Amino acid sequence: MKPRVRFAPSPTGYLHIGGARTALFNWLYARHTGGTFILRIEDTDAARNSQEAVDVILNGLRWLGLDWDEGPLTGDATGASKGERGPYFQSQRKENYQRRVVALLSRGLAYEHEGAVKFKMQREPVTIHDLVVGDVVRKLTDREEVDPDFVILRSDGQPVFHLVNVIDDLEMDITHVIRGEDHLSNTAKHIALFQAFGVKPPHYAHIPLILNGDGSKMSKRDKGASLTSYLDDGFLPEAVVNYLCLLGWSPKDNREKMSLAETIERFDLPQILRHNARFDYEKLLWLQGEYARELADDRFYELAVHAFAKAGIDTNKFPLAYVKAALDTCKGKFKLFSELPAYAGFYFRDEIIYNADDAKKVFVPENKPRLEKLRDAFAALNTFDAASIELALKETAKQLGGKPGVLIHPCRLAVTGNPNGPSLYHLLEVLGKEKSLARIERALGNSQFAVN
RNA sequence: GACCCUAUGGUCUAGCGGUUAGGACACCUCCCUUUCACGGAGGUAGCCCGGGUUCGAUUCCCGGUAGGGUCGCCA
Repeated sequence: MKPRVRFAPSPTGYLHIGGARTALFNWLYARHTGGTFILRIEDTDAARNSQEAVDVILNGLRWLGLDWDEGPLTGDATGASKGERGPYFQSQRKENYQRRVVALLSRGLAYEHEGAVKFKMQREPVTIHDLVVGDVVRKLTDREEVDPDFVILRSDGQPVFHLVNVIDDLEMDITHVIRGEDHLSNTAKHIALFQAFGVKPPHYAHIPLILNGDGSKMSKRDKGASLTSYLDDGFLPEAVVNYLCLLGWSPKDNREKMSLAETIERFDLPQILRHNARFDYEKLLWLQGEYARELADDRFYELAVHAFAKAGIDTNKFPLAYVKAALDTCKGKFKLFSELPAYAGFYFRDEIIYNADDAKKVFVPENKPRLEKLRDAFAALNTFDAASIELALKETAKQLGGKPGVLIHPCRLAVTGNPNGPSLYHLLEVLGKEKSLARIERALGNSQFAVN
């Protein structure tokens, strides 16, 4: 039988990065084995659920490219789904739980206790054959020594997580439960429940947790805990996926950057690490840069235009050829798309604001005549392309008896407002002679030139 | 508190009963260069501690310590 795995998040309004990795590992295993990846929404806690919260999960998985073979098609619990084992929302499966509880009750494996129903937990240690961790013997804790039984149906009639999780896995024929290690201690309960229902439990693979950079537990409020934040910051999903693969799993041959197809080919449960991993934002950023540099042009333009729009810069007001030429000078020079508006906003804004410190350093009195001479040289140019601009600038520098740098830096700051950015010659070409000269002229009036 | 998992540079990791302990990110130096980024060449830095087993432990066993997890009428 082909593996059937599932990702079973509860809609809390956000998708934890660790949850995203759990989904990824399940998906990779299904794709590697030709199995089935199922998405099930654990929305038993009605008070906290909303369609929006489910949409966050669906959109997050879609952004990462993790398509599911069975599961909901929309965030509507009563809406359409695909797959034969639905419904895929626990809120729609209540009869199943009721029926199972009645069965347990009638067989004396569960009993009523103050209006709730408790499962008669076995008193002996339970051995978990974990595909990642190995055999784990789970003894009873001191609290469980006193009362090992646990509630499966609340007094208000609502079933509890342990119960529904097991019933759904059972009824959906889940063969491998790949989930966070935080569930390892709960697994004894789940195995006991499977046995009570007379079936063999699925295979378990508990994957290590993702911690903050400082080693503390990554919880909801920590920076970078929400998958959405990566989308908002302008990360590429392929970079996030690649990075997540490397947290807690290793291809064992020193490969870092890998295509998804290659990862699917090589991914398997035995290579999953046993220890928790800290989230290394810098390394993610490095991968992001790697992927950003080799983006196909069309996708690059689309993402760039979107990034500008988010920053309130409407690039559609400019000719398409101009926008593309401007973006071409930026490709490969920045990592996050959220950096782009600050990096290249000068192309789409006439108002240039100089950082006070930079202006103080570069707009010094001795640079004024230099910039004036450069302006004149540019003005005399018939063709204003990068090659001609470079030639004119270098010639002017030679006449002044200095290196090109003495002109490059004031010119760059004058025209872009930044001490760094795209290639100066190419940027001037894109900007055009008229705008370039106007900006130099305006910079010449900067008060810093008069100081000292 | 009890129970469970884990432990290789700052971080992610490879590795092994005998290795100059390998790679990547980050960091430092130099080169390239119009800035930044990229690229190239170097560099700093690691087997948690204590006992065993063994001719020999980073590697196997035990203990400790540290980190993480679980013990809900949350999921």
